[in-house]
Amino acid sequence: MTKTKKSSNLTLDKQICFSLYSASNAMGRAYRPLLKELDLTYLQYIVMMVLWQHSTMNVKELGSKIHLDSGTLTPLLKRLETKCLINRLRSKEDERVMIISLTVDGRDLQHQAEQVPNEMLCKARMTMEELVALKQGCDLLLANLNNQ
Amino acid sequence: MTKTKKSSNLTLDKQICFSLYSASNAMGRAYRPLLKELDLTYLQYIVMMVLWQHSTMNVKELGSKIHLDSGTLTPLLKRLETKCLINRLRSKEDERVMIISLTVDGRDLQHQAEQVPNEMLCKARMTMEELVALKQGCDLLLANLNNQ
DNA sequence: TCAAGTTAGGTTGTGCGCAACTAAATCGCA
DNA sequence: TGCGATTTAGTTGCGCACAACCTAACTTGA
Repeated sequence: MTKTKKSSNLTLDKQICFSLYSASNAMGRAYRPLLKELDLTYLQYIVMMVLWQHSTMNVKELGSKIHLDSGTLTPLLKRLETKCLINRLRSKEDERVMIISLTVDGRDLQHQAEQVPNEMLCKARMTMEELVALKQGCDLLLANLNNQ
Repeated sequence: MTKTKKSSNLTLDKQICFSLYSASNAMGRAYRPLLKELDLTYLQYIVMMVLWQHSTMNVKELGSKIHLDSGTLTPLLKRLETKCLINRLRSKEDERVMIISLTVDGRDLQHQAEQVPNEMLCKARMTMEELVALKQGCDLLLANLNNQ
């Protein structure tokens, strides 16, 4: 057995998290020109997607679904309200709860967004197997980091 | 063959990019308490890591290495300078170039950071195979998105 | 040699993410 | 029933990311 010098762990090319971080940034940049057509940011697009599925949600439910808190969501939801894509309304049963629902404009925007996922798939230039493996890796890491 | 209704692509659970985005955010949250000990943000830690490897770099080289531009880096480098971790100095040969180098304090900080990668590995609770696969997927996506 | 073009870094403004905090409504139990 | 604890959203402040823009320094070629 040959003696080998142990090299530092503090090198950029070994950092899994830096790859994740850079890929996430690149993903955001790739979405930007597509979402500019809809006048949405990436996070706004995600929130709209949740509402296209569920129509009505309160801030807490929305936040737990997308792993963000009111500090991020409240200003974002106000911007979506300003664009007339959503309504914000206090619950009658519990005045603490803010109920978010789609406007007609917000619902209509879904049709314009229909092709966005396919356009992103083209940009990614990866096979379905590679993409599924990447998604599973991310979901596992997310679950592990959130449970401690 | 049975006729099946094609469901929308616009559902959150199908979004590979959303998994990537959420995992990247969770990663940042997991680093925060570890890096608080060093009084660094995650991006500041990344920049310091590059400098621990290379000692001296200009803004353009640094930016191409970590895929960020001067709009992000200039304010960040000024904050690192304020903390006395780096020096910023104009090149004599080309006055446009800003040369970044480590101070003694900046160099010393490396010892304090030595355990951070291992602590993150513990938090991730994933096998080396899973982590390597995740890194390769991210690197492939990043390369594909950057080359178009 | 000097004007046009290119390059490096900086500035400004917007929108996240998040911690730390606040206010108000509701809950639970003594 | 009343009051302390909890829950829900909102606010404030900081540090990214990024687009769009700016300035000064350097390069190039007619």
